Formats: sequence, C-alpha cells, structure tokens
Amino acid sequence: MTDFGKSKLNVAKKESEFSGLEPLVNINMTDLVEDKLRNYFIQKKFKAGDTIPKEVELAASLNVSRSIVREALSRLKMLGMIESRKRRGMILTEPDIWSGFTKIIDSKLLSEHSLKELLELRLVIEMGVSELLFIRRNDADLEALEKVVVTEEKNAKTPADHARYDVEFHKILYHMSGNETLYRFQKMLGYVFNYIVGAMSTVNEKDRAVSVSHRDLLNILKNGDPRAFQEAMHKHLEPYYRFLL
Amino acid sequence: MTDFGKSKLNVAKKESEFSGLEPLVNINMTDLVEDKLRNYFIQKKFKAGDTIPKEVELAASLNVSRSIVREALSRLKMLGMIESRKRRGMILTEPDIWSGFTKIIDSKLLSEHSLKELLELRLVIEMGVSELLFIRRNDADLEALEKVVVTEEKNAKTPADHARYDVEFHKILYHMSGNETLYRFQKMLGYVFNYIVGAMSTVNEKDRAVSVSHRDLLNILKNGDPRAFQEAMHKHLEPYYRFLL
DNA sequence: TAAGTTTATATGTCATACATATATACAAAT
DNA sequence: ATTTGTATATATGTATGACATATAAACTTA
Repeated sequence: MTDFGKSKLNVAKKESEFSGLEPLVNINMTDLVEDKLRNYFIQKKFKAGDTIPKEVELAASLNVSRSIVREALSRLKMLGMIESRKRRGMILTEPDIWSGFTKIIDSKLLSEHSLKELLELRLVIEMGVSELLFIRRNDADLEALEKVVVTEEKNAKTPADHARYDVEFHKILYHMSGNETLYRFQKMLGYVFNYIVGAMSTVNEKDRAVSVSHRDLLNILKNGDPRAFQEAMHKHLEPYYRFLL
Repeated sequence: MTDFGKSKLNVAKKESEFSGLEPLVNINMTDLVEDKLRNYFIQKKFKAGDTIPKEVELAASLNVSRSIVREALSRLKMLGMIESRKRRGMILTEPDIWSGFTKIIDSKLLSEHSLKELLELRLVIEMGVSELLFIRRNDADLEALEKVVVTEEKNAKTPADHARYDVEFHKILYHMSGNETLYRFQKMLGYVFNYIVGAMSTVNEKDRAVSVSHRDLLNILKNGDPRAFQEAMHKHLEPYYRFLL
C-alpha cells in the first residue's frame, strides 16, 4: 500500500537517517505569528471586508517586533487574504484560490515526479469534466469548437500545429464547463503539459497516433452522452496514459 | 458566453466606476522584489538544492533595504521555495504544491460561489479518477474498502454515521489512485464538503436519497470497467449535482 | 582519530526614525 | 450649497543600525 503518511519534505536532510529520529524543525517567530494571525481571524469569524487591528497593536498583543508582524502580514497579502491602504489600515479580502499555486508551478522547482502527478491530475479532470460539459453545453461554445476543428482540418500540418490547436480546443472545453476555477487550473497546467509534450517527442510517431480526433469529440458533444464522450476522450488521451504508466 | 477575462478582484472598489478608468494598483517594493527574485531564480535556472545570494547582497543588488528583501523572502519561504539556516545561508527547495491552497481554504474567507466551484471540481475529480482506479486497483485497498462497506452496513444508523463512512470510503478511493497530489487535494476539500453537507441538510430527505451504495461501487470496482464505474459514481453523487445545478 | 574550543558569518529579532499616502476636518471660493 | 483647496493626523512603507543566535569551519587538545 502506498504510504502518504508524512508529506512534509525536508530537502536538506542528510542521506543516512535513523528512523524515528526526525530533525527538529527550525522554528521561527514569523511562522508562529503567521499561524496565530490566521487562527485569530478564523476564531473571530472575520469575513472579507472586515478591518483588522493595526500593525503596532498586533505587535504589542503578540509581544513581538513590528518587523515580525509585517513579515507575517506580507505573506497573507501575497495570498490575497489582506489588503492594506496607507492611513486606512488593513482589511481582509477574499483570497485568490490559485495565487500560490501559479507561482509554484512557474518556479520550475518541481520534481519530475510532482509534474507527472500534476499531469495525471489533468487527465483525471479532462475525463471527469464530461458531466459538466453536457449540462452546460451551449451554442456559442459549440460554434467556437467547430471553428477550431475546421481551421485545424484545413491548416494544421506539423505536429506543432496540431499541438497548438489541441491547446485551443481543450481551453474552450474548460470554458464550456462554466467553472472559472477549473478554467484557470487548466490554463496554469499549460506549463506541465508542455513539459510532457517535450518529453514525449522522443517517443516514436506510432505511439503518439491519436485514434479519436477533435472532430469525433465535437460530434459526441453535440449528439452523444457523457459516457460516450468519456470513452472517446480516454482514447484521445491514450498517448498520455501510455506515457505515464 | 461566460467572461473569465480579468480575474483580479478589487474588493475595496467603489460602486460606480467609469469604464476604462481602473484604479491604479497600489504598488509596493515587496511585491516588486518578490517578482524579481522569482524571475531571477528561473532565469538563472537554479534548481532545488542550489544556494542563493545572502540577504545583504540581494538588498545591495536590488538597491532596497534588507527589510524589503526579508519580507519578499519570507513569502517564498511560506511557499516552501526557500529554506534558510543560520550562517549557512539559503537554499532553494522543492515547494509544497498545496501549501498556499490549504491556508486559503482554511481561512473561511472564500465566497459561496468559490466554494461551489470547488465542490464542482471535486465532483469532476471523483468522476475522472475512475481510469486511474482501474489501472492501480490492488488487493490491499480493495480489502480496505470492503472493510468500510461491511462496517457501514452493520453499524451506520444516522445520516451523520453514513456521512462519516462516506468520507472514509472516498478517502481510500483517492489513495488507490496512487497519486499523492490527488490524495491531499481530497483531504483538503473536506471542509468544502462539510460546508455543502451542512447546506444540504435543509433539503428534504427524499432528495438526498442515494440510488447507488458503496457496496455497488465496490462490486463494479472489482468486476466492472471504468465506464460502468463512472455511471454508478454519477448516480452516487446525484444529490450533489442536483444541489449545485 | 576523536573530542573539545574558538571564531567568523549569515540569518533572526528588535528598536527607531522618517517617508508617504490619505481620511478627516476645516477654510475658501464659486 | 456645493465644490475646491489646504492643513493635519495617522497607519502603512522603507531604511538603518544594533545585537542575538546558531553553526560551519578552523584550530587545539587529548
């Protein structure tokens, strides 16, 4: 059975380690204060728009310097949980769900293993979105898809061309799902996708052949049902499944 | 067509706004430096384990005070992109993909709309994971599922009981997918799930009736195929779909 | 070779001062 | 009476200097 017990990775750890003897985490004030602040906001049932105490008050309450408080607040500002205006003070705001995620993906610090897991996640979503697509399909998006398919059939020649139209096609799919969170997720994973496509280009042509075209998918989307679409999508994505497994 | 163009929300904006006259973003040094640092690491092709210049050097290069650099670095430390040791300096580390995400979910600052989108995302994943499950199913996990099902059939009486076993069942499913990223994602969305369950408890009993049991799902997982599983899972999740749409 | 000691150094924390923007109040002008 | 200009108080933004603290590295001792 795969063990997912501890997920906190300690990169700087020594090679040889004694089981049950984890190194002490290097604790610092900023981490503590960040935690305390977040818990404080939750406990006080603050919601977006509420003002929070000013820096000097927080520092006094927590008995730390203003620098520490500012470092902790700065983190929450990055997550979009806080906005601050001079003289006015600070207010809580609805955070941007993917803010940190984007930066992490873009950092190019993720291991190959993590990237593969993200690609799997993308495949999972591509298969699972079918239900929403049939619930929310509409003429405007179907026409946009039609346009992409026609253009691709007419103009695409090189594999790179097809890759570009593929991105475009799937982008519209996510849009059709009517879920902005999903839509942005797909957009972000573009980098992961490109990485994999790059890795796959070493695989020979035959293994990359796609048995189900965008035209096929579109037809099912117009006249079929969720299960048929998933069956087709699975075949459409088969090269990626084969690459991963 | 749904417009997802701009997603940067400005909570504190005035009611009446003139089109084409967006308020100036309140720029500050910390944001700039955070950006510069991230781009610097990318441009230099640094990877996990590499050491980065020390604080005073960065401050000198960027021509800002050490405070600013420290605030920016503190943010990257929160994302897990950087670890620092006294005297040794700082090194880049592989960030924790979901670090920021967890804090945002826990903050309870998300709007109802965002929570609904996250629940949709969860439904999408629950449907899409089917493929991976049939690829990675194994005796250990199947037995664990069996155990949950048997225990539920024997002991569960109240709706709250069933909810608990439901969480347990789906948790094992995600584990069986063999994808840690997915597994943690499910775990995190527990809060969103609870929120929805709470909201649903106002719906009358009949609408919450489930036509496909965990026993049914398990049987298909043992003897069926991905498409059959999805069909069953869709029915299993029908109360949630009905709640959302 | 191993254990103890010293030293240099980079991060962690604190205190203080000043810059900057702006909400508020008030005065002047139309 | 409503707008426009001016002054002031205030909370955040930035800079600087000082010291605490842990620890890698060098050195000494046993």
